[in-house]
Amino acid sequence: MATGDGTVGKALEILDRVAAFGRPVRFSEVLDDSPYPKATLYRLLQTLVHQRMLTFDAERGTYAPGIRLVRLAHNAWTHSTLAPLARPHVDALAAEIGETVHVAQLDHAQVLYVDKRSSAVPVEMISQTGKVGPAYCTGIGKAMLAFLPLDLLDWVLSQQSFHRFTPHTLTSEKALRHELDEIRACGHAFDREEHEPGIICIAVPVLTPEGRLLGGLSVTSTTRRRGLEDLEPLAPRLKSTAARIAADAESWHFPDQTPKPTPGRVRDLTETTQ
Amino acid sequence: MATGDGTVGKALEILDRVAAFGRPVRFSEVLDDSPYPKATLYRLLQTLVHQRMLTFDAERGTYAPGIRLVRLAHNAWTHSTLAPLARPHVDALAAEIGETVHVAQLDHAQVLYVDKRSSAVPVEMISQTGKVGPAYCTGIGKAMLAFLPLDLLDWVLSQQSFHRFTPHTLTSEKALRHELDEIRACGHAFDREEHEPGIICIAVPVLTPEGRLLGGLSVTSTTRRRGLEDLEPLAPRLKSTAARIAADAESWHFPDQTPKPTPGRVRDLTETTQ
DNA sequence: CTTTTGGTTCCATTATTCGGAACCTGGTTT
DNA sequence: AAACCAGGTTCCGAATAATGGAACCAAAAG
Repeated sequence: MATGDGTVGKALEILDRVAAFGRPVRFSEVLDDSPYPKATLYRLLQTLVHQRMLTFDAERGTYAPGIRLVRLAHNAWTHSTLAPLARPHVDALAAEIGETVHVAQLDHAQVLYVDKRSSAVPVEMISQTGKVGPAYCTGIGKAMLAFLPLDLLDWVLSQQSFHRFTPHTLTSEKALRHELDEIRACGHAFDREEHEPGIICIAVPVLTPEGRLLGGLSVTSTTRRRGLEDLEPLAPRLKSTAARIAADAESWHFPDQTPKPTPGRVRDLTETTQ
Repeated sequence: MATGDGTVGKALEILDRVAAFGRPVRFSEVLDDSPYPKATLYRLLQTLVHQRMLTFDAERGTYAPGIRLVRLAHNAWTHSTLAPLARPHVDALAAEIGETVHVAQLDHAQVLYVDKRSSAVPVEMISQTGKVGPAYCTGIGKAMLAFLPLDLLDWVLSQQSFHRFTPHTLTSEKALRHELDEIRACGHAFDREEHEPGIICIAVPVLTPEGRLLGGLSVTSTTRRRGLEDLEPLAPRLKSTAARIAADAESWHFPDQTPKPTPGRVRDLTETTQ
């Protein structure tokens, strides 16, 4: 039940919970959602606000994630993310194939998108970067899961909600494991409208030469524009891009980002962060 | 000397310090830079790593800001920032005048850029977003300072380093206050190559109808392309954009982001975050 | 082989956090 | 108008977690 890590852990857990709402929340809402008694929660929130990790709207009495996070994230993104390294390669790829390319990493058993490049459409989608999504039903998620060390895979799979988003969603660990075997064999994964109807993608993992998982790369399209058979031929191009990224990462020595088991459940289902 | 807020405050202070390095750092480097004894710092870092607020590269023994921040920042950016609201207006402005437009807010006495649109280049996300810069020597910083409530201004000014970046940098509080008076009078501010040689800009504050400061807006150019006299005519257009943003913010009721005095010095000078 | 440097662990002391309960609002009901 | 709530906020002794000096360890340097 406890997050561990004493006070800091608790405070950050609250921060996560507030963020998970995806909108400003009242004290009592957080209270209902948290294991702490009134007084304790109150103090924790006060601290977070005072630290500018949360902002408090006095007139409405609501809490929202704070501006200090934006500043910190800038550093995190540039130094602990595949994105800046991958960008030149991803740009080239996006330009060449004219579809949207995503770069993601695993974070706490979920897919965390760290960059997005669409060549054609002049992008309006608000900062996709930082969004999280489920691992078990996205192409990029499955591509990464397939190449996770087995002990970690066990943990990560235990954290999946297997919520049925579409008729094609794989909703059992067994089915997923079976597909992961196939992905491992051929080296790329598909999203067959498993997360959103009409949205398909092909994805590959980014692996070091020794096989350590760094992240993933995906090309997304719609069933209106293309079919899976149009995406499959892109596999080699994706793989070469991934290899190039991995090579760069190797030389720049990229820190180990493999998720580590933590007590405490992962957020859950619908929470594709708004 | 103390940051206040007990353990959480200390942990976050460490997080800031690590981030401020702008590169992966060794334990001992953080130790030199921090007021805590070895054992304490060690535990603090452990906690942060365990919480994924930092990542630890075991092979190099270095710490860097963690991936969890990227995820949290996404929420912060969408809900506690002017950026998403401002974007349509800023897009229009950028397209119209063909120069780079920045959106910023004040955070802890510094300028925090929350969005950037350059008409030419497609888009940047967190790469630019989240950067911080000095308030006393940027156009957008001065535009915001000028419209800060006086008691806050006192505090914010006391936090400025007044480092001389260029020959044009205002390096005294008195000189700055004088210029702020002028800015307050005419409603817009210039950056006369005060932060970077060759870079000029015109900026305006984003104010609610009642005069509460929400953020700032700036158009940047280079002395090669334009002179200040070319920028001045843009002032009305900038002001109308700012007004429109403020109107939207009002109806969506934007939380109060005015910086609040905190014990503890602001980072310092050169740290325009890499 | 000895010393130094950089990092990790121990553990009794000390300072913080905890949380039940009391206490404020301001708004509703009887 | 008195009684009653439903959020919030504050108190304070008890419970717990953080503290940091010192010892320890490993690897590099002398």
